[in-house]
Amino acid sequence: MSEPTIYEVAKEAGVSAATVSRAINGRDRISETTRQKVFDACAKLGFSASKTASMLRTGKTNRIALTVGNSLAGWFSSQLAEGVYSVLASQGYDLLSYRLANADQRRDFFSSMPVKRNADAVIISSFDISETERRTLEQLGMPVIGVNTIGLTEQRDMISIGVDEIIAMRQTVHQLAGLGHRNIAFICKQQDSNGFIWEADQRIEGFRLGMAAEGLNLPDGYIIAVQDNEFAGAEALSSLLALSPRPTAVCCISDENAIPLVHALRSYGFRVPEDISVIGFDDWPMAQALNISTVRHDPRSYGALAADAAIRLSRGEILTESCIVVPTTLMLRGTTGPAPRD
Amino acid sequence: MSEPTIYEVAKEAGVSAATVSRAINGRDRISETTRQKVFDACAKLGFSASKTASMLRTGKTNRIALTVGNSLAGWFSSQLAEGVYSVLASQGYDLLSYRLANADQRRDFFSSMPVKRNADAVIISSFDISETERRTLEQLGMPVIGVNTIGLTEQRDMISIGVDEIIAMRQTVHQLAGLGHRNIAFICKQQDSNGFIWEADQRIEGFRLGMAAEGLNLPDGYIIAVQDNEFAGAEALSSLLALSPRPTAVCCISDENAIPLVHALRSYGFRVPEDISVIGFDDWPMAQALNISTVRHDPRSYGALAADAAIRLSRGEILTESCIVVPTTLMLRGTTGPAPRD
DNA sequence: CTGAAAGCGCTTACAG
DNA sequence: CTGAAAGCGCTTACAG
Repeated sequence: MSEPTIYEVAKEAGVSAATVSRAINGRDRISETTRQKVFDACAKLGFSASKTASMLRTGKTNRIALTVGNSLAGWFSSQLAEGVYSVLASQGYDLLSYRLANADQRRDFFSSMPVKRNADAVIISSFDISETERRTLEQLGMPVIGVNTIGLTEQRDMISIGVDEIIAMRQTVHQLAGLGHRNIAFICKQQDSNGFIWEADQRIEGFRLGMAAEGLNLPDGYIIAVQDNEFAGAEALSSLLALSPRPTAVCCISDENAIPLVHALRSYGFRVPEDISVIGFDDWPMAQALNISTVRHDPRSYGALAADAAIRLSRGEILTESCIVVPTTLMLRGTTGPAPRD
Repeated sequence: MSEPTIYEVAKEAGVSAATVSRAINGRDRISETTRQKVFDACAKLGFSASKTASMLRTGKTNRIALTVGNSLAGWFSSQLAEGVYSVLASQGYDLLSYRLANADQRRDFFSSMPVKRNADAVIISSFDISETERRTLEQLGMPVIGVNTIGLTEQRDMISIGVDEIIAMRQTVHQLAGLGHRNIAFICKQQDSNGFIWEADQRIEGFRLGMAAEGLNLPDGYIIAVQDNEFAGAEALSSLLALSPRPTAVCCISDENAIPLVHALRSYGFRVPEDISVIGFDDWPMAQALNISTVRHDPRSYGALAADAAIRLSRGEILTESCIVVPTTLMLRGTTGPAPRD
């Protein structure tokens, strides 16, 4: 069964292929009767235009590429993809996904450029690209939108959308300080950077700055990197217990770290938050279900904003805002409380 | 900056465009000297062939579409996408994602067929398609691979990959029965089917069959559907407490339900597993971190298998196995134990 | 082994 | 408002 072409539709409707094209794309003016004839013919033959052919002609692909760092899976990337998708779908665009997990894949990507003539814009999530890489894309006429790259790309001529990680962490520290905590530790995931700069680095930096701003001391060992496995909670707990002075609050780089830590603490008889406060970051549905304090942000909304920007840029629009900062919300739930009196 | 075309490379190398094409694609035989000249010219001009143009000519898109039900986000879909991606990337294919969240979107998809001439095969995840829909795709010459559709598609002429939900749930019930449990409740998420048939329905069916096979009674109200919000745990708990006889074990349709339930139970002073056993399904990383008993399966691996099948089918290969059943593993951890003596 | 030419299915100046 | 024609950048029978 070969697909009907625009010529068959034209024949069916008794018009030329050019007219069919115009009727379908609907930019040119066309008489209502002709339009109706064409639509009927399309419906009858089950015609839909080959994107490939129109792409070859127009140079527009109606596809947007989403490029993530470590994995397509995971809460952030998949929420983001969902947000991107919802906008693309409503505009007739397709979503193309790429993962650049390490330096090799990244190099391949920028040398073979699978997005070249294959997407109209590229959304880059959670890692920084170099000035050279950005320029490579630019020379292909490929607009680039960064998500969660704020602070990484300040000096670059590039649209960025996301939260300000530094401000968010500073606010978190401020809040804990306000509850009387003076010894606050930080837990993050060990992560091989693979030549990437991640938003995670921004969160750590924000924590440091927050501590400094509150005039709080940050002893050696107070920033703890745990492995990313099923023992992460236990590992964090034992690192914490080894600290002197013992922290009364723990800031986690994400809920992924906070949830197992709270579990480990409670399993070992610590009361949370009475003995120790714990706060996460992200606001996973599970954080809500388990009543974990956290910092809420919404990658789905960045995705939507990024997709919108991508489409506009690819159409040649000029965006006035080059940096959209989305606010975070502190969600104080059942794992944070006043510092214990000693 | 317009990209160099094959003609410019041909000129540079002093050969014809046809020869350049042959040198690059490397199927036809070509003299070593010519090949070298072409490669040099390509390197010099930074040429890479336009996929779009070659697609228009050959009809192959080198793209595979992944179509999910409710959301691109979420553990299952995103793990699946990751698995699909890893295989596609290694073979030079691109991943195109679609979400069909409700009957409308689904109808649109099958009528406008965005994948037509836009992908070489389509992988359908976790919901059943009708015979008509399958045939629509077939008539486009579009191979279809179902993931997690086993049992839904037995009678259909369609490749399916996934776990056997019914067997998995039966085994779970069998295991709980072996621990002495006779009153076993089931918790699932309320879900509007939107005209879809989901794998979730298979799990419920498997639970029923398992109870019957063990000769266990399933009183009214023992299958509980909770809303999908932050009160899911509390809601499940109160429904459970209203039951008579009181269940000694609870099978959850997924870890998403099991984790909040365990939390709610413990918050209210119940001992898990001493007073009541809870088992989930999926084996989320969080289930492992929180020591929740569950049934492990691995959507990433289905994704890889599905992508492999998709590529082969799109190349015209005939696959001998039409149904690949992946085994599940019962992970008995800290939330299941012997039934309490009364 | 290599080239000239046709054609994949559209869109869009250019006429009318 | 509509049509005839050229062309987007490749690949592939068909000759040689």
